[in-house]
Formats: sequence, C-alpha cells, structure tokens
Amino acid sequence: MSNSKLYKGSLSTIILKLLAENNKMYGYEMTQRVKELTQGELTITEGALYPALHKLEADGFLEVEMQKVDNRLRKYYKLTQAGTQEKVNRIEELERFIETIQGIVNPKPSLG
Amino acid sequence: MSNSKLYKGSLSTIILKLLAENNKMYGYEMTQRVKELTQGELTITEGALYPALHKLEADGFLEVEMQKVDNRLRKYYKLTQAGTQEKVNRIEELERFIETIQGIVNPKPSLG
DNA sequence: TTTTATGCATAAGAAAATTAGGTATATTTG
DNA sequence: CAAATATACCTAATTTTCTTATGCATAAAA
Repeated sequence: MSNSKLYKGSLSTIILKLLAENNKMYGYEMTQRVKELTQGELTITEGALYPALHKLEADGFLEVEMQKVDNRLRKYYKLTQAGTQEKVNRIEELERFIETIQGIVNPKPSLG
Repeated sequence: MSNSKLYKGSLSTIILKLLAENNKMYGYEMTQRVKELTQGELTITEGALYPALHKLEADGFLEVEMQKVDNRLRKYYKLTQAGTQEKVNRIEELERFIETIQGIVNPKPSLG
C-alpha cells in the first residue's frame, strides 16, 4: 500500500546514485536499499531493475564482478569513470526537473 | 538549449494544474504558459500534449468548448468535477514522488 | 514440506514520450 | 509581394521505460 509512483526515467538515476554511495552493490540489494531509504514508499520491480542495469552496463556506465555467497551467485555492479560522470549529470537533470516542476506546481506569485 | 527532461508521467499532472489555475485554456496556450513558467526550461511538445489532452478528456477529467478567434479554431479545455479531484490526487502523488526521491538523492544522515 | 527469502533473468504488453510529418490561417519580415 | 514565422490543431511510427507474469535455482523459516 501507499506506493509512490515511479516516474519513468528516474530509475537509472537512482541506480547511479546508489552506486555512487556504496561503491558496489548487487541488484537484489538495490531493491532492498530503496525500500529502506523510502520507508517502503518505492518498490523497484525486478522487471524494471535488471534491464536497466544491463543497459547502464552496455552504455559503459557500470562494470560487473561476480561473487558466490552461500552457494548463490551475486552480480556486483560498480560505477565506471564514465558512470561517475553520468551520475553527476543525471542527478543535476533530476534536480533541475524538480525545481522546474515546482515552478509550475507551486508557482511563486509574481512580484509587483 | 538547457531543456529539462520531462519525466514520463508528469505531463498530465501539469495539464491538470494549469487548468486548475486558469479555468480554461487551449492547447497551444499551455505550451506557451509552460515555457513562461519555467523560463524556457521545459518545452511541451505537441506530439505529447494533444494525445494527453484527448486521454484526459476521454477519462472524463476535461471538457471541451470550441471557439473561433481570428478565423482560427481554438479548443478550450476546462476541468470537470472529476478532473478537479484528479488534479488533487495527481499533485499529491507528484509531491510524494519528489519527497521520496529526495530521500534517495539527498539522504539525511541517520541520527545517532 | 511448503512457503518465503534470496538472487538472477526474460518476454509480452502497456504507457507515455519523441520525432516527424500534415493541414490551415495570420502576421511579420525582407 | 513573397517567404518565413507564429498560431492552432492533429496523427503515425518509433522508442523508451515501465508493469505483469513467468522461469530457474538455493537457503531459510514456518
């Protein structure tokens, strides 16, 4: 319940941000981290997450390192150098979007 | 230049908000108003706008009134009662999204 | 022993944009 | 006056990015 809609386009920015803060993470871990960070408000579905990770990797923003834990396979992702820069761009873009939309949704009454 | 990305899903919320503030507007006017309000940061393309307006109308949130001005036809939209309520819901949802994503992008350091 | 959690993945379909075009009238500019 | 720009609507093809529904496999909990 009370699940905030994920606006399309914001997922890869979230992934980049998580990796910028945590050095390396695996997919399942990201879904749990987002739940924590948002107190359950946002659920990243696996059907969205894995393709997004694959695309970021294909675009050269992430690199992969496999690791076996408890006989289960984990696919750890970390930012490449390009990914570190891309994270900066995407965060800027997201923050610009938020400011911009605030200008529409909470318009300041014009002075004068 | 410097054109903030429109996160998919936010357009219809913007439309509802504009109509809540202006009683009635026509499509072209909305594109211009958004440019003004965002100082050119956001450009609503017509290929996105018109289908979105038609969908909001089909969903019963908007009603239409034609008007001829200078021999050119304008299609004025206004909120229905359902549309007025929907606007409240969408704005809430958008604000929840913004808060939620702030929690990821600008996480408050945990206390203690 | 069955369900839940962990961990990856893909495929079908829907939603919502972008891009590129089309029509038409009015106004501005060279 | 002709050409370009602004006003005003529209749609079709494509792309992007989700949701929903599966599937496989191991580990832990009920």
